[in-house]
Amino acid sequence: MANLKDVAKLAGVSTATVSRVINGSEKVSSDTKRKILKAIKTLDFKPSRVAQRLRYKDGKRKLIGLIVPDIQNPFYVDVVRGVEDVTYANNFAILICNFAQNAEREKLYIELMQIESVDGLIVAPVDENDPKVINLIKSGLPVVCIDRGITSEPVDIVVVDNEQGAFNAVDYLISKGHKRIAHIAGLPNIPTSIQRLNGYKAALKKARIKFDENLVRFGDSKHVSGKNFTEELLNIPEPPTAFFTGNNLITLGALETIHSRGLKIPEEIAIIGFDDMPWSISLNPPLTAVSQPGYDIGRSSAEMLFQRIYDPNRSTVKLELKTKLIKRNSC
Amino acid sequence: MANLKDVAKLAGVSTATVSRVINGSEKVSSDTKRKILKAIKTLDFKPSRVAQRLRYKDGKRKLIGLIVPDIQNPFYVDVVRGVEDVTYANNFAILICNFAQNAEREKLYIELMQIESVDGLIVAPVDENDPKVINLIKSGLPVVCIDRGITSEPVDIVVVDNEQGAFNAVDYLISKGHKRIAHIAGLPNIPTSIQRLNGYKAALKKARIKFDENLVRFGDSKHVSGKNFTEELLNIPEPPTAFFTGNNLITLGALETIHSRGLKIPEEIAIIGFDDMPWSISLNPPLTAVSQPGYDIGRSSAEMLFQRIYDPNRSTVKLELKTKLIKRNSC
DNA sequence: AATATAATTGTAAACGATTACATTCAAACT
DNA sequence: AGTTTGAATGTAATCGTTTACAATTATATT
Repeated sequence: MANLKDVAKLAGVSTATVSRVINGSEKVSSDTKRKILKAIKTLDFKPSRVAQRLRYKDGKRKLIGLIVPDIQNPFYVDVVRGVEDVTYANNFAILICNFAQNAEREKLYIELMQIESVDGLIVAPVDENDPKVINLIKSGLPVVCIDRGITSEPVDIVVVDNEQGAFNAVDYLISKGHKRIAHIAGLPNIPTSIQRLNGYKAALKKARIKFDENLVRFGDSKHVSGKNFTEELLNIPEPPTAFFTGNNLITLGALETIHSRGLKIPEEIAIIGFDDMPWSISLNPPLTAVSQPGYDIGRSSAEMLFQRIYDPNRSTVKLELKTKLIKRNSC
Repeated sequence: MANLKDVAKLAGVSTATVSRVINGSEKVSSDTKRKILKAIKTLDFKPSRVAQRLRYKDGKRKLIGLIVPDIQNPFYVDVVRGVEDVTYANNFAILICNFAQNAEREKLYIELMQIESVDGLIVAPVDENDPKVINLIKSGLPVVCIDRGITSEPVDIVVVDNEQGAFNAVDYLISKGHKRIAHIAGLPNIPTSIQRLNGYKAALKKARIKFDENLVRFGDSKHVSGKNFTEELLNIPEPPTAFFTGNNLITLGALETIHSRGLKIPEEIAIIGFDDMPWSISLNPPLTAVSQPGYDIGRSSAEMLFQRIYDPNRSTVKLELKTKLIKRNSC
């Protein structure tokens, strides 16, 4: 690829002048400008982002990072898409890293972000005192957390109202006459699981249904735990008539067990899942689900990040987005 | 972040010496080595990838690009994961770009790859004479194409045997006694659609079933065309008893129509989809599907790319992976 | 016409690493 | 002791940009 020097030579000027017309900044006579533009076109010159990044300071390197826990989860795909659209509009590139719930990888990826000199980072931390993320924030790098925050440091954060979302789901099940409602939660050490559990409890309390801990299981947010715990719960004496599942993979696992037992939904068993999916409507029956605004989370967090990049001293904000209960036919 | 100079100063040596111990290359006395390592640790120094990338030539910049047509399609997510694992093992970073089937975006992303100085690129071209991709290959950048190749240029390529996959699916339907089998294909101008159609035709031919073009529709690989064409096909005189759908989104659309009509699968209507999905087993009934090895495509293409990076003159290869018919209960 | 001012352009030093080449210095040889 | 050798280290150019500052040229002012 042609570089600045080539262009300068062809146009018969210095590299400084070429740089000036590229950046449209200073005054260049229209005559030389024309010559230079022509040379740029002839050589198909495009300035190297790498060289620019080395030279530029914070906020002008045109690169942000995005670290997600699980790219196979369609929720995070939506997040990625939201971030992508904003980033694209700002003419930045994104370094996307998927640590696949692996803490070691997350650590390496965070280091990667630093050595790649990103202008800022959007991250869903492994937990609320993720030391790597804390260091990053302390180092002054603009950071936006999604899904969960960092307790010890002030940081911009975008979350959803998990408790409200769970409350609405369970409340709806109760309104349909269910009294024994099982809940398969995600990992107990991540805040979203707890918040959803709290919403579940709150809805029961409102309806004066006694909380029964036999109806609750903590899974690992994977398909297999949905499958197995559903099996388990259907086998207890006085089994539940409805399930509230804590994330989309758990929901799929639960459905698998329900179908394999030949139980009719919603007649024999009802189910509402946390997380809507693009194909929820294609399930049989179409699934009633708590929809998290993944795309909006991505978009908002990216917008927030750019605001912080351009104004590093603004005070930190927390944005809480609402979930939406998509009523279909599974309860 | 601390830089080489800081380390050199703290250790009381020149930057060259520090660089030497980082790269483990030349002889450095064990005494100074110790001093330097200590300084590196004290300052938590990590060499800037950006500076290294500027200095290094092809193949040592530790960055590859990956351009996918649609990150919302779980097939490409699998590809991403495969690429990611290989890339991670090689201590490279990936620049992932999702052009969302938008040719303008694809063009800009390809430019981005160049100005970011990637060592190589994995791309699913929009079509077989994608001029941007052709230019890239001509420029000498290591490129691996997935899903579809480039006709005019020799290039490494990883594809699946679409024709065989389609053949097996339709052959299986025929073995179940179906004679009127509909096919909803993807966009007619992309090679994979044609290959799958050919497989469909070949299976009919083998069974001496006359090809009936009334049973074939070309969609746009989206949910809605699956939905509408299924509706349409179920309304023709002598409607099909089975569907072979050309990709996962079309399959979901088809299922939606089938369920909304209350038709029993597989008793009243059978269906096999091209592309398996992680949740296919959770569908009701669990879906019989042609599984493309997305993860393997990603892994193989990344391995192929690294081989080309390390040996740019090797002759180009084409790797054709086989699909697998996952028999479940939808036919 | 001589000078002040402004507009244009160029020079060279950054950014943070790597590395060819030069230098230093001690050990080994004659 | 003087020379050769080789190991350890340093100097400075380089990668491709941007930009403070200097230098040049053109224009305006008296």
